[in-house]
Amino acid sequence: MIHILIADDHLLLREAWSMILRKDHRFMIIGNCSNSMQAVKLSRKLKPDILLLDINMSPYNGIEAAQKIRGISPETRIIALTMSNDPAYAKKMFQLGAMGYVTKNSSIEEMTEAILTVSGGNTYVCNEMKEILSSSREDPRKFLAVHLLTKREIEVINLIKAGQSSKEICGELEITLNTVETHRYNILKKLGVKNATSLIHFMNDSSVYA
Amino acid sequence: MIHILIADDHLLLREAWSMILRKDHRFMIIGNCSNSMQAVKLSRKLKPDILLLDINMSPYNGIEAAQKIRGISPETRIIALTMSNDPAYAKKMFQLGAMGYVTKNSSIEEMTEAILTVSGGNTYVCNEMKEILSSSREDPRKFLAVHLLTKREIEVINLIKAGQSSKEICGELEITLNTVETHRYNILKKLGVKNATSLIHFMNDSSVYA
DNA sequence: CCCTCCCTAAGTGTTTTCCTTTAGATCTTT
DNA sequence: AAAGATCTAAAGGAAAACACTTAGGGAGGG
Repeated sequence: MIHILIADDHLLLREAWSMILRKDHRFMIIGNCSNSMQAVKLSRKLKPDILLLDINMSPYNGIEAAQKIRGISPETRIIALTMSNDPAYAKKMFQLGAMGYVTKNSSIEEMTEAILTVSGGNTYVCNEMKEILSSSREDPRKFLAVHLLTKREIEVINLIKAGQSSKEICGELEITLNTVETHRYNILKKLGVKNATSLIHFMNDSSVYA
Repeated sequence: MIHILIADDHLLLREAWSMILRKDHRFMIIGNCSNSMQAVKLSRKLKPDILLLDINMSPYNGIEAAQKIRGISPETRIIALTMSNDPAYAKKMFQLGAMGYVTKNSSIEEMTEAILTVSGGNTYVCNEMKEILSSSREDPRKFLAVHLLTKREIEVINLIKAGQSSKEICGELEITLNTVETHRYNILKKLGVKNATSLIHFMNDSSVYA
């Protein structure tokens, strides 16, 4: 059972999503609120699995709220819910620790998939945003990966791809074995994959780092 | 009895192969056609085991036809039949799901072997192409090593590719963990790669088992 | 019938990866 | 200057992968 908290300043949307998601027995709506201050407070108190967070809220906006909640309740996975289809906005949200991005005119199916994907530890971008990204000649995977991964991490990935072990990689990059393993751990966490094998499979689909 | 469909725009070649292959009691020619549209149509209708597909056909070429047929009749194994000895072409065909590649001046023995190999679930590259591959910058290992793998090993590879651990694989295939590890060990040995990561990378370059 | 290949399996030891937390140094951006 | 991100590093335990060897049973071909 996935515990969900909804934060949106539009009563109508709040009620709508609440009603829709309640019908799915996998989900449990444990609360909803209309402003970001409440969102932070309720996240601290209820520790939801998923927070559907509207970015365009008052008094301080969803971006700041997301930051705070990341600190207060790290186990809560945030899905950004927004009117905006600006890629830069999405980028910011991912940088601040959101795991999903769903525009407001997404379908129920998409929202369901988003919640399941994100609560499974993976990232999700709705189709509308994907289209925007692809029409701006950007691969959504690349987009995600690029903004989640650091330069060093990409270097490490490329060496893993070449079949090198951590020991070999640390020689190559002239850092310690411990550091390489830290990088590996962070990479798997960020991309929500379970091991190096699935990482390579994932990266191969978007041949961005060749 | 292996059911074969021939698609080639040259009447002479079509008749020649048809006559030759008919003499082998293991084969049954269930149809032949002269263009790619018919090839698609007949594949859907007849569901041949083997489709000998000429790449240089009209109206759309064999590459497109191969793609369509992969979707329409997945159980049909495609052997690309071509004048071209361009490695890139062969690579493309394998990527699109062809299981065999035979140039037009191959011997009867080669064609027979190709059909038997491919219908056994393995990939086949004719000698002429093999030579071209080894003299070009392409890695012949990929094409040659392919023949070393058994059906079971390929199954295991596909599960590894999906990111599954040996424990998960043994559940899936209903064999013991020890057996899975034996398969893994044999796969790495045969292909001369050092770990699962490089295996996946290796396999992805020549996506023969998709 | 014999031989070979494949699939199955076990056993044991070593290496590698994965998990997770914590933390100092540096670089960048505001 | 403050804040945040990145790179670096360590520790220690659990899980998985890798490196072999050996071996029985079944299927298929010579």
